[in-house]
Amino acid sequence: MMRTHRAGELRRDHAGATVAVCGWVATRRDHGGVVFLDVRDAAGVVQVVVDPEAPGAEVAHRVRSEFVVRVEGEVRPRPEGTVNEELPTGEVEVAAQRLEVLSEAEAPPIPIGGRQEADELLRYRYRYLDLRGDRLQRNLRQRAVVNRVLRRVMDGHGFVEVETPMLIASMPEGARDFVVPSRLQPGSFYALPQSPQLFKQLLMVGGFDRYYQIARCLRDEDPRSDRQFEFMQFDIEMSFVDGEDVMAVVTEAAVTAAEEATGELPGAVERITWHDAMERYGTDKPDLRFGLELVDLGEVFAATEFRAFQAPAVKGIRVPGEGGVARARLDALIERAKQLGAAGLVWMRVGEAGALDSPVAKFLSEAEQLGLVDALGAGSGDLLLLVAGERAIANRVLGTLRLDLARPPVDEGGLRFVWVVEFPLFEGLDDEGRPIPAHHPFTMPHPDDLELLASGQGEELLAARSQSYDLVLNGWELGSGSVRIHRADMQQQVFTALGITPEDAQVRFGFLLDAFRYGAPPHAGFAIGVDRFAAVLAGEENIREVVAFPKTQSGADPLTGAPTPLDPAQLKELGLQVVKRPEAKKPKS
RNA sequence: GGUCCGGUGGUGCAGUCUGGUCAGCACGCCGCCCUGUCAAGGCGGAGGUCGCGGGUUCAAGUCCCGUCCGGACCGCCA
Repeated sequence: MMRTHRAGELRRDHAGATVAVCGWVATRRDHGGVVFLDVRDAAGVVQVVVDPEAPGAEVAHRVRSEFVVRVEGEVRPRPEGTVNEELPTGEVEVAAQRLEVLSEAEAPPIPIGGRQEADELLRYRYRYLDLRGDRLQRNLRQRAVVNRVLRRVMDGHGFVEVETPMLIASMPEGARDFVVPSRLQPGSFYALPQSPQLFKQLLMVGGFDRYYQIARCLRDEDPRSDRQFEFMQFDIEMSFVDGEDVMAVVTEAAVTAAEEATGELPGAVERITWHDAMERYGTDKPDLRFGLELVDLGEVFAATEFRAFQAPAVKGIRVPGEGGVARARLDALIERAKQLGAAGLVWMRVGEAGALDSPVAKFLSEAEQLGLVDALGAGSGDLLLLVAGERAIANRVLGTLRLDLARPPVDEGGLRFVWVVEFPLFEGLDDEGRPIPAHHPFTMPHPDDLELLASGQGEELLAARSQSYDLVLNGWELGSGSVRIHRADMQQQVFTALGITPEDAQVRFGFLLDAFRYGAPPHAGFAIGVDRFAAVLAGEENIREVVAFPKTQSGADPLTGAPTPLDPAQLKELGLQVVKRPEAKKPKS
């Protein structure tokens, strides 16, 4: 037998057992006589002792870091005073009776599992070494727990896992497609799916009333710390339900996965309307782990003589205990606010008895000063930050400052889920005054806004809400979903509002509209970005830390060298001709 | 497409502003010593086109221009 146990799972209970373990040499401590080897495998690390007279002694002196070894020996409790509290296996050690080198290793180009952080380029180029370290071992295993729990919960609710194609037609709208040339039909291309969105709706028409899939999605947009070209979506769709049903099952799946993956019970899952999220947190993905809520000061300054506050909105936040902050810091905050689009930023330091220390205090009446302190709940030693201007700008600026000033690190402050509901149907107007859909154009309008949608024009339409919902965790947008339109008349109404003619619609979404003509059930769905979810649960700020083989910000894979030029013969077969080719990159060796 | 930060032995960094013993530290690696360490310890050693190209200068890791790569962000991500 190659091995009887995993190295990292040996405990006091194993004492006395003769075992065989295999793994990598994490460290070697050679005392000249006795040699200690820390042997690492998938379960962790255990100390192997090779006594001078033991059969493997010669081998032990020769072994080097990252050699793959097999050790046979007796598990024994460590002698008095040599227990290692830091290690789960620290109460025992394996006394080697046989030591074999299964594979030699060159000195690794990056440190493995150490405290020294290597350059990210090198970590990706030698990902197979980086993967041996604690961090990625833990993160990827935890991610697997998330996948497993999501599947288990969905299976328990009678959902059917259905796979959808990777080679599909390019859809207009949305992100840039990755495309794949067709060999059989030169000049034509497949697109890789940005999401299974339209297929899952077809599955509803096809009578699968509860679908889910953990699906790979691809979007050709610049990668970021929370975004790769390819990513996984936990995707669901349900028939004969409303949004509440969807939110309920997604909540159960997400909370259960979070709890089992981290061993930590998430806080209560809250709910907030998009409008309230913007007003209270200045963002549609509020981080509820901390306060500093935005306060509307419009009433306080309704009749103010201070010109800067004669604005559509005056809002403020109270930063507790920061009243002593340095002037330079305040100047930096003002600069930041201006970069974010504010006309300016008013700061106030609250002194004893509520006295306000601020460049603008002298322009404010006593009633305004009192009202301000009262509205913000300010006390001695606090710092107050106020922004006046357009409501959306004031909210955005203060929402950003709120994060700058008080957002906890990603791995602190617990897990705070929040549903953000009733997103606007449209996110703005394009150059020709047509509304731009905030979600995809099949999102069901809010029932109370149907009239508005039918009669509204231009700007008025921006107030129309949709039956959509986002799930947010600690300020990260995990995913979004909506109730879909399933009736032709309403779909036509939305298309009209969007300026899409029936002919356009037929060209762009014809197959879905066709399907809907044959009896479409009311349906609704959701999708969670698994990478982001796993990153937050792992306490990582970068999703590359939960992706086994990630790409860099320029879309390269330093391990395989992708992307690469194509062989001329391949191009010919595909009927492709490269018109302008950038300088050929150096091969990665 | 843009802004910002970074690129110095295998790795992580200092040195760049103020050009001239500035090629230095730690880890790793190699050798020797060492029987209870756990980031073992001691002694010794090898190892660097300072990302690349051009320019300024008597002299460039250091200043200027360009370029490549990595990262953060903006644009983009229905």
